[in-house]
Amino acid sequence: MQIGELSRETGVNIETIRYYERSGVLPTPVRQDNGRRVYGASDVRRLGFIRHARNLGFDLQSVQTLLALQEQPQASCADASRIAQAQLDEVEQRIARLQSLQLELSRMVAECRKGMVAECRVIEALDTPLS
Amino acid sequence: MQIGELSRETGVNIETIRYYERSGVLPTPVRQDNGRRVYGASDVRRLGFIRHARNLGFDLQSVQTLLALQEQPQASCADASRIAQAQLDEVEQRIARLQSLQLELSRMVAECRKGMVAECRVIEALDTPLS
DNA sequence: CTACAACCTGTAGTGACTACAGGAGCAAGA
DNA sequence: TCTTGCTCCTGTAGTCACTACAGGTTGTAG
Repeated sequence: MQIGELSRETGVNIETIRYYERSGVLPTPVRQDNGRRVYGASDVRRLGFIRHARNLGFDLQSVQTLLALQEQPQASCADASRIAQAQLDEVEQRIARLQSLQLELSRMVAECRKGMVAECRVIEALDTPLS
Repeated sequence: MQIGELSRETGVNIETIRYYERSGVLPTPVRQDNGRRVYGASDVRRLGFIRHARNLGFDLQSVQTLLALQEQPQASCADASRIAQAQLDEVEQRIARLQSLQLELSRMVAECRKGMVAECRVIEALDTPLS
């Protein structure tokens, strides 16, 4: 399969696929005689993995670490778990902060609806540290 | 207060403060005779707000919108309400996305803890995208 | 033969920083 | 007074993870 089909199959931009190759997170593919890249099923899987990991907020460095772990199945899962846990901690922090902002914004909207001049406390909502 | 103190007070890099000024999210400050920037308490608050909003994943454009909301004179309450509602929608979407992410990450970590090394599911979890 | 899609390389732009070069101001100590 | 060292200044360039585009080649359908 050529790069266009891989792109359609995975939903990853062609330019992005070439970028992933350049930055080493995708292996350099075999080329046809005309120089075009040839991909297989394993590339679809790998690229799907990368896309999903990126959506979860892993940077390409972490993705590469996870892929390396995958290729060494006997290696400990502690590394992968540690990376995931770090992401999880950050995600939970973000959720908490967003919920306090959500509260403040909905309060403002509600006050505005009532025709009152809301004294805006958006800044305070974000300024006061969590918990 | 000079830029260094503002930086220490808010935890925002000096270079980043100047960048915020360049990109219009911080007002151009008064200068001393020697050309150095002078800041006050309002800048500390504003910069703290920017930092938190950025941590929440708002881009500088949205931060500027939120700040405009804050500075909105009582006049256009309907307008302010509309902006606040739009931000609220975005915040709620963001929370939902983060929560599904949180679920998956915590499942990954939990399975990794329970399972044996050979059966680590972290990578498999990333391989199968969310429905 | 022509049109056009799909591919190629290489470079440059984006957003939000971050680092660094090269210079100036200023306060304290020798 | 001179020097050291810190903070500040401007301006440019680098980073990450793309994304866009220019300018060229290849393949295929009409």
